[in-house]
Amino acid sequence: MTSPRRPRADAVRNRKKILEAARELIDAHGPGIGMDEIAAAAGVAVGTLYRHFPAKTDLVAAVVADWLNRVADDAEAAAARTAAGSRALDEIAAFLGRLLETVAGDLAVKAAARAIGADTSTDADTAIKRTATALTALVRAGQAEGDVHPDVTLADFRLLLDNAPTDRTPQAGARWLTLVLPGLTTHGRP
Amino acid sequence: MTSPRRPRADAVRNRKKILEAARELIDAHGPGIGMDEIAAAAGVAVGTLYRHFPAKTDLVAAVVADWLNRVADDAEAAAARTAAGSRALDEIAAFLGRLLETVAGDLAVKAAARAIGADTSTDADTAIKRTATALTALVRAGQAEGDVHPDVTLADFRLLLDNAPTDRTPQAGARWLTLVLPGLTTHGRP
Amino acid sequence: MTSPRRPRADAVRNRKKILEAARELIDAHGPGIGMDEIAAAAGVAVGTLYRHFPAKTDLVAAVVADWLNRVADDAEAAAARTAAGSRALDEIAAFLGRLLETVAGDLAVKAAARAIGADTSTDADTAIKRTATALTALVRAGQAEGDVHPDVTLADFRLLLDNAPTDRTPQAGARWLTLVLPGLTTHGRP
Amino acid sequence: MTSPRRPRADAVRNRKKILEAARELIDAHGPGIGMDEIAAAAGVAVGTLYRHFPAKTDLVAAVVADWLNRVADDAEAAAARTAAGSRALDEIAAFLGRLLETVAGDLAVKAAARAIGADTSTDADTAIKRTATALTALVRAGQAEGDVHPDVTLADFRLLLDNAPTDRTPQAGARWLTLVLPGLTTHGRP
DNA sequence: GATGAATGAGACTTCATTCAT
DNA sequence: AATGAATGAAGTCTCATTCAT
Repeated sequence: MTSPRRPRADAVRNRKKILEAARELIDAHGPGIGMDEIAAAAGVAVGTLYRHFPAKTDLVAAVVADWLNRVADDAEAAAARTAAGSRALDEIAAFLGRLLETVAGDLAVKAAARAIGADTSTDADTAIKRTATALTALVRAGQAEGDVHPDVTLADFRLLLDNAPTDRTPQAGARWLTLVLPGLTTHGRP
Repeated sequence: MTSPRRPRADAVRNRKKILEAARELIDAHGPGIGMDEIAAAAGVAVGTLYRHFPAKTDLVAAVVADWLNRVADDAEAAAARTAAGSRALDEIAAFLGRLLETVAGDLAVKAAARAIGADTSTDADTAIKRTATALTALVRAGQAEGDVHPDVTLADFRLLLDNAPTDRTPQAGARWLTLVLPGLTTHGRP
Repeated sequence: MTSPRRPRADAVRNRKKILEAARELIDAHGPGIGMDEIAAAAGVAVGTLYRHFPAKTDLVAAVVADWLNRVADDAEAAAARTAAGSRALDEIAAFLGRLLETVAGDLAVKAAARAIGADTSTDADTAIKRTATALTALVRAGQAEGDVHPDVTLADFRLLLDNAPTDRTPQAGARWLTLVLPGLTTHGRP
Repeated sequence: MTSPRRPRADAVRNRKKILEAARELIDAHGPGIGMDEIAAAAGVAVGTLYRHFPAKTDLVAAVVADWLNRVADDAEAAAARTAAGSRALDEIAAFLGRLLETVAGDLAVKAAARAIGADTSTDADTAIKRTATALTALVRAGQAEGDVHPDVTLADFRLLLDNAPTDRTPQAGARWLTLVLPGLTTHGRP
C-alpha cells in the first residue's frame, strides 16, 4: 500500500519553480508559450513538468488556483480587520487596490485559462468560495455603515474584477479604481 | 509604379466576406482559429485570403480597424447631436451603452489583436483619432454643462473601454455601465 | 460550391507514393515506424502526408484496404475461372499460394492495423465482402465437386489466413500450404 | 568476483510478481504497454523493475522464456507418456490443444517479442531445445506407429505454432486444430 | 486573380531509462 | 535493495505560409 508519504523535498521545490516560471512566462508571452520553454525557465526537463502537470491545462489551472488562493487570503484578512473595527469601504478599496498593484499581471493568466479551456480545479473552487464569503462580509459591513450602495452584490465585484486592467501601469490601476469606486458607494466623486 | 487601378468588383466582395468571417470566428473561438477555417467560412481558398492579407496579424488588424471605424462613426454622430443641443452626459452614456450592446463581441477581437501582436494599421490610427476628437468634444461639453467630472480625460475612456465586459450578457453590460458611470460624473448614485 | 473537380495530378501521385512507402516501411519495421520517416521515404513533407491521411490509423487503414482490394480482385478472378470450368480445389490452393507468395509481407500490415487500432474503412469492408462472395462460390463449387470437405466454411479461411506465415520464406509458405490444405479437403495427404 | 549469494527472498518474490504482471499486461495491451504500468501492476516501483530486468527487451525475453519452459515441461510429459505406451498422435494432438487452450495469450507475448526485437535468452534456448527433443521423440513415435506423415519434421511444428490463433475464442482454437491436424497425419478428414 | 496542395517548424505529449534519496 | 522523481529523445499532429496549377 503506497500511502502518500511526505513528498520528496526536491519534488516540492521543482513544483514551486515550475509554477513560478509558468506564471511569469504566461503573463509575459500569453498562453501560447511552449511547455519546453516553461520547463527550461524552471530549470527542469519537460518530462518533469509533465510529471507534475499531466497537461498544459493542468499547469495553467494550477497557476490560476495559486493566485486565487492568495486573493482569498487577502480578502479574508481584510474581512478580519473590518470585523475588528476597520471601516469596511476603506478595506474594500484597499483590497481592490492591492489586487491591481501587486498581482496585476496574474489576471492575464486567468484570461489565458479561459482561452485555453483549463478546468478550474477543486482547489480553485475552494479559493473562490473563501473569497466570496469574505467579500460578502465586507460588503454587508459597508452597507451597514452606510457607505456601500445597498444594491451592490458579489456579482458586481466579479464583473469588475474580471474586467480590471491588468497589463497597465500601477498609475492606470489606481485611476481605474478611482473611476470605479463611486459606483459601489453612496457617495459621488468630490 | 503600379498606381492602384480601381480594384475588381469580386475582389472587393471577397475582402468584405473575409473580414466578416474573421470577425465572427475570432469572436467565437478566439485568435487560435485557423486561417483555413476563416477562408472556408468566407467561401474562398486560403490563397485568396493571403492575397488580401499577407499575414494573420494583418487580417486581425484589419478586423480591428473595421470595428474602430464603426465606433468612430458612432462617436462622431453623438458629438454632432450634442453640438445640436443634446445633453452631453446622456450621449456619453448612450454611446457607452451601444458599444456594449451592439458590438460587444468585437472587443474580444481587439483582445485577440493584443494576444497575437497585431500592429495597428494606419487605418486604425485614423479611426482612433476620429473617435478621440469626438469623445473629447463630448467630454468638454459635459464638463461645461457641469455633469462630467472636471478631471475626466480621454485616457479614462480608453482605460474603461479596454476593460469592458465583452463576453457577458447584455444585462451584465448594463450593470457594468451603472457601476462605471458615477466615476465619470459629478453625481453619486441615487 | 466546390463540387469535387478531378483531383490534381500531383496530389494523386503523392497519395500513391505515400501508400507505397507506408506499405514498405510498415512491412519492414512494423507499425512503430514514424510518420516522418514514411513521409521522407515518399518524398513529401509530413504536412502532405497528414493532408492525405489525417491520422496514422487512417494511413494504416488505407494500406490495408489497398491490399484487401487486390486480394478481392484475385479471389474474384479465381471464382470466374471456376465458373468457366476450372477445378475449384485447384483454384483455392492456387489462390492461397499466391496470397502467400506475392503479397506475403502485407499481412504484417494487417497485423499492424490491429495493433494500432485502425478502423477498417468502408472501402475495406467492400473488399472483404467481395472476397467473401468469391470464396463462398469457390467453396461451394469445390464441395459440389466432392473435393472440399462439406463442413468447411468461410470462417475457416478467415481463421487460416489471419494466421498465415507472413514473415517467412516462400518455401515456408508453400510448406504451410501443404500442411493446411488437407484439412480443407476430403482427401488425406499422399 | 561477486559469486551469486543466494538471492533475497523478497527479490525472488518480486521477480515472480513482475513476470506475471508483464505477461498479463503484454497479453492484454500488446508490447506498447509502459514499464511504469507493468511496475504498478506488479506492486513495485520502476526502479525495482529495472534492477531485475535492465531493459524492456530483457523483460519480454524473460516472459517468453518463462512460457517456453512451461511448454517444454508439457512436451516432455507428453513424450514420457508416449514412451510409456500412449499413442503418439493422440499425445501430439492433445499437446497442441493444450497449447491453444491454456496458454493462448502467451503466444501474443511471443509475437510482441519479435515486434520489440527481444533477444532470446540462454534460458529460452534451453527450453526450446528441450521442447525440440521431446517433440522429435513424439513425431518419430507417431511415424513408427504409421499415424504421422513421414515427411513431417520439427520445423513444421514451428511453422504452425508460430502462426496459431492466439486472440481467438477456444472454439476457434479447436477448429484451427481440426483443420491443421490432417496435414500432419497420413489420414484425411472423415 | 483564385485555388488548394505542399511545406516544415514547432506544439504537446509519451515513455524507456537513469539516478538521487 | 527499493523508491519514484527526473531526464530527454522521439513521436504524432497543427497550422501559418508558399507556390505550382
